[in-house]
Amino acid sequence: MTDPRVLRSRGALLEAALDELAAAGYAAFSMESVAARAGVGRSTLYRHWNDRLQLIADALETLNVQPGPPDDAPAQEPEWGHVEKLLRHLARALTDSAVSRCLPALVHAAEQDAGVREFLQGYSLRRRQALVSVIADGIARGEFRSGDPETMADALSGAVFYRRLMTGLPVAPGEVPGLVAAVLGDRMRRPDRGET
Amino acid sequence: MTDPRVLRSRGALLEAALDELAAAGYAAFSMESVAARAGVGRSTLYRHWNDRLQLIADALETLNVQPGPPDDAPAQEPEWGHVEKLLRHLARALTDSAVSRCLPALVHAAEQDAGVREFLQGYSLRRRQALVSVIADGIARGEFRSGDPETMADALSGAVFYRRLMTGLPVAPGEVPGLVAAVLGDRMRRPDRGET
Amino acid sequence: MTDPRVLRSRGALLEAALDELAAAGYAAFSMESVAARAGVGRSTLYRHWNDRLQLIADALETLNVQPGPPDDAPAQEPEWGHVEKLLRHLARALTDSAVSRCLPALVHAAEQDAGVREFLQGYSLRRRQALVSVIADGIARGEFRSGDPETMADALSGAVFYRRLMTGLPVAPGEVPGLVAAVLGDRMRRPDRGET
Amino acid sequence: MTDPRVLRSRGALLEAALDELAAAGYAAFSMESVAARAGVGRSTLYRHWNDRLQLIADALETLNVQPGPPDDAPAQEPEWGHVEKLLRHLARALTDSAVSRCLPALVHAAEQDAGVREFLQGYSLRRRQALVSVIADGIARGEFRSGDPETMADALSGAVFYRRLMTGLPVAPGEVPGLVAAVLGDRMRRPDRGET
DNA sequence: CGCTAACCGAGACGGTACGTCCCGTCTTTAC
DNA sequence: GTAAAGACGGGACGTACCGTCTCGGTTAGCG
Repeated sequence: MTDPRVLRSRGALLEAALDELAAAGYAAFSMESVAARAGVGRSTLYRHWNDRLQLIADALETLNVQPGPPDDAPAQEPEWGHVEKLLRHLARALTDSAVSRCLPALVHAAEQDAGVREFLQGYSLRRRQALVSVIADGIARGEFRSGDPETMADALSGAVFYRRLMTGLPVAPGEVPGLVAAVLGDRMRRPDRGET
Repeated sequence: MTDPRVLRSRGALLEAALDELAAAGYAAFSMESVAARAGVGRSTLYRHWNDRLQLIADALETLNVQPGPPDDAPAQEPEWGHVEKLLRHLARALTDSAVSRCLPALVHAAEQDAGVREFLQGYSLRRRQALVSVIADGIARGEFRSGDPETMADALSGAVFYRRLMTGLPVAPGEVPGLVAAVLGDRMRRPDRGET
Repeated sequence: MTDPRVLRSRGALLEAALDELAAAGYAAFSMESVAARAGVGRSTLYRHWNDRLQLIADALETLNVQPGPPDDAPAQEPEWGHVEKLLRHLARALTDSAVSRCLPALVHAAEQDAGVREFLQGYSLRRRQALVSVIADGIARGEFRSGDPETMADALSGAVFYRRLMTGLPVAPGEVPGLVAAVLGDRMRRPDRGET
Repeated sequence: MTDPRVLRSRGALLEAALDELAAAGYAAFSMESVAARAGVGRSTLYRHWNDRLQLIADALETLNVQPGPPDDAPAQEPEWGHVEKLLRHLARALTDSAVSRCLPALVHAAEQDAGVREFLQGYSLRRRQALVSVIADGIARGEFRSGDPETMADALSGAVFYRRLMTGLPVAPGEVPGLVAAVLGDRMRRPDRGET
């Protein structure tokens, strides 16, 4: 496993697999094409993964980078800013990244394959829990109006996913404050411009 | 087109196509298998649709039944009840129906094919507009707290889609009031159990 | 089976299979290459024969042309002439024909595959029986010296096969009379140059 | 070459190669399988022989044991007995031995590869020359009827090879006297029971 | 009420990708 | 320092569908 040739091949293939997933989708995903993208023999591909699903599942682990460290704890109303940060991260992830390009393929694959499903739900769950706990904190501090933090988190995340998957118009980072205000806010709000 | 043999074939094939889509997914969707399901020759299938995408797009039109007539105009706070009704309809549609079974395949196909994309976004848009206008009415009447009706609609619909697509736990009809309250409500609520 | 496309494909493929057998041998026999020789899609090949062995077995039936009609009954010592004719036919078949080119492949394939073995032994047996009966007749008529016709037939055929398979020097038609004389003859001989 | 490990490997591999040739035939002969049979790494195999043909050719040299020493000079008609001995040896070799098991593969390989061809023809030639010279002696002594010793030798050897390769019924040692009588004999014969 | 036109199934055709196996070459590691 | 382990690119295997096509047979509905 430490053989440098293996590392080279695996890396190139995983990257190529994500490219292929983004470009061709899950249905038209072709092992042949992945190998070609990676500049690697087809047999090398099959030496490392027995079939399409194993390769895809493995490639997806690659995407598993979590939103980011808590924050640099700003001044006032820190939970509000934190929620915005998490959602902006999500909005951006669903606009530009490899995740976004692969998401529709993933959603579909999850329906067919338990491994992919596990990955997708786990991915989603981790984000959601982070969001839920920040919201709960905010409620406790009186920053947000009271309510069930889980439902609120679903509404916030849901809006972002919905716009990406079901409409042609993903949520832009600039729309995040409005969204947060709609779900969590109650009185006059003035979210700062935290972060990029 | 009025030849009864044609009608019979078309009908059986469209139905079979939806079955196949639900059972095998978009990736493993097989024309061969659709023809077999429909008890029809493969060439008959290709006589009506030139390829997989045309067939799928056509089959999906079949599902295009809109949420339902306005309502039977109940007593108090009619918009509140109407919003709940729309969301319950959506929640149920995303739990049981053919739509639900095909949705992941659709989301994926939409990414690849303009026709499917158009269908999916149109489908989504019609629902959303109905919801938006009801919300706007409710805000105007003072039933809901004030805010941007579109953002609110995204949060509500989004939560339902999100739970279906990204978690293993779709929204149950009983959860709808809590969701509506979280996004639209502000003060004391007591929505009745309107409708099934 | 009466579809002209099928006939065209089958014919071209069987011919190509024999060519391939002669050129590449049994070990290196490639379905891919047969299809290419026949100018036919690989899938068409596999539609008609499930695998290499079935194709080869079928192609060999093609070779199953028996030595020829009895003879045009010449003057004196007719059996002597007939034996020479049969052996000359064999000698020629093992020098030039498709059979000759395929024979080594066949001998080998027969060892591995029952179908091929049956074909080869049947092929051999028919020739041998014809030869045996002519020899028996000749013995009865006093044309040949007495002995066991089967042993004599083995010696005659054997010499021809042996020279083809184990030495680089097949039996030339001109050598046939000498061979026949060695095994069957006893007294003064002078067979004419009957036939080609 | 004097390294004992090398000798051990070579030996095991040559033996394994013959086993594989007998078991799988020439067509299905697999280097992978030879290495496995010998309990040796694939790369070790390729260190000693560059490819399949070199290995097979080398392995066949192993079989190159000549028929046997002249004889223990019996009483009368010594050439007759000697011919029978040579043919019995051949008959047995083509019934039981490693040679017999490999012969069809060899015949085929010889057609494809000059090295194998050389080996096979050489092998055959040495036997044949021994036989020819004994026959010539016998003719000179008046033991056999007169004729061309080479043709006679072809008929005798040929019968044995023919029965092995083209029919399912190899020549049994007991059939040898009859065969010899048919080709060489002229008058009343009574071969002794020389040798096993 | 019989004819013609369409629609039908069956399935051949050339392709492409699958996942498997083995080739002969090569690099790396461990004894 | 040699041998085992096994990665590498390549290519054929036999399978499954693809989308196109050619076939007869049947079934409609019009004349």
